Amino acid sequence: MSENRVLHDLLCFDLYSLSRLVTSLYRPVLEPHGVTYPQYLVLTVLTRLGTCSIGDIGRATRLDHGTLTPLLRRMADRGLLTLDRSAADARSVTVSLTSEGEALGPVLHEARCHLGESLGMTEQEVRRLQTTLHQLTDRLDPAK
Amino acid sequence: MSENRVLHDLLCFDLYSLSRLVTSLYRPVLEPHGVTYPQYLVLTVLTRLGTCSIGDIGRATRLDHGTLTPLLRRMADRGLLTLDRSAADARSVTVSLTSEGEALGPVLHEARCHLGESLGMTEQEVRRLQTTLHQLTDRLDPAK
DNA sequence: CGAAATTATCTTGTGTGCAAGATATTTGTG
DNA sequence: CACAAATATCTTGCACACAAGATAATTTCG
Repeated sequence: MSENRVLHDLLCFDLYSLSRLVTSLYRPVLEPHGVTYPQYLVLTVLTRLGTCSIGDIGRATRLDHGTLTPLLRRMADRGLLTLDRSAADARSVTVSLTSEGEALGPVLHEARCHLGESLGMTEQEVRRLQTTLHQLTDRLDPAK
Repeated sequence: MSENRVLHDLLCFDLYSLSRLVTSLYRPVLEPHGVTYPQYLVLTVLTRLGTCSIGDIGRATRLDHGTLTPLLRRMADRGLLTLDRSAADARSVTVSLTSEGEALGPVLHEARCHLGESLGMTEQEVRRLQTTLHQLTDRLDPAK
């Protein structure tokens, strides 16, 4: 029986379904290090931006404060990063990678390669898909 | 500052981000009727398949039993569907739309059109994107 | 037929996501 | 300089997602 095709004419479901599938492919690489997929995104942001605020991470990941607050606290408890009130602006919280967090760099790279190999697409095909997704994101995002 | 582009070279993030964005566009249409996006998918499956089992809905939506059990219970409490042990196989639970659930048909249609109009893509462009997403889904899905 | 394997669902526990309201700090204005 | 508006984060509440283990019914096979 192929009731697993019932919804595949809905673009929204294709995105929703593939996104969850891709997340699940990251899990076996990240879980041994006690890191989840959204936490992987946060680590990547911190690696690229360096020390920054919670707000910066929210803009980069498009995640809500209500999502990030407990997520960052768990990562801090695990020793991957530190959370400190900014001296310059006491409203803002400064997020910094610890050496333990920085040590995960190779894991981030491995996770990314692991997926890249599974895709079975050429660089060019990937880029074309990304262009399409970016166009849609820009067009649909009300906050832009 | 455009730290909102920090992660946009990651295909996984493009999918993750756009999927959440699309879900958020369904919300204003569905919420007035007390329905969430995953519940919208379940209603669509039931409309198309008719009465079926929880397992059938899981295969169609690719959602886990641990997700579906409480989700379906909430929908049953709300009067949108009924859950009954199958007479033929007492392990199986039969899910059926109530008349109240069926009455949401136009809402499902409206939600879908609402997104379609926002896309700003031709039918052909949408179909090409879906073809790409289906290929990726089939290639990456270990359970296929 | 009866025990083992399979199937379908349920339960528990952890971690997101997001809306809405609360708190604290800083900035802009007169 | 007081004070309203804006900014940054926190808290609460609800609804997913999924892994892992438990339960119950059905099939399969010797």
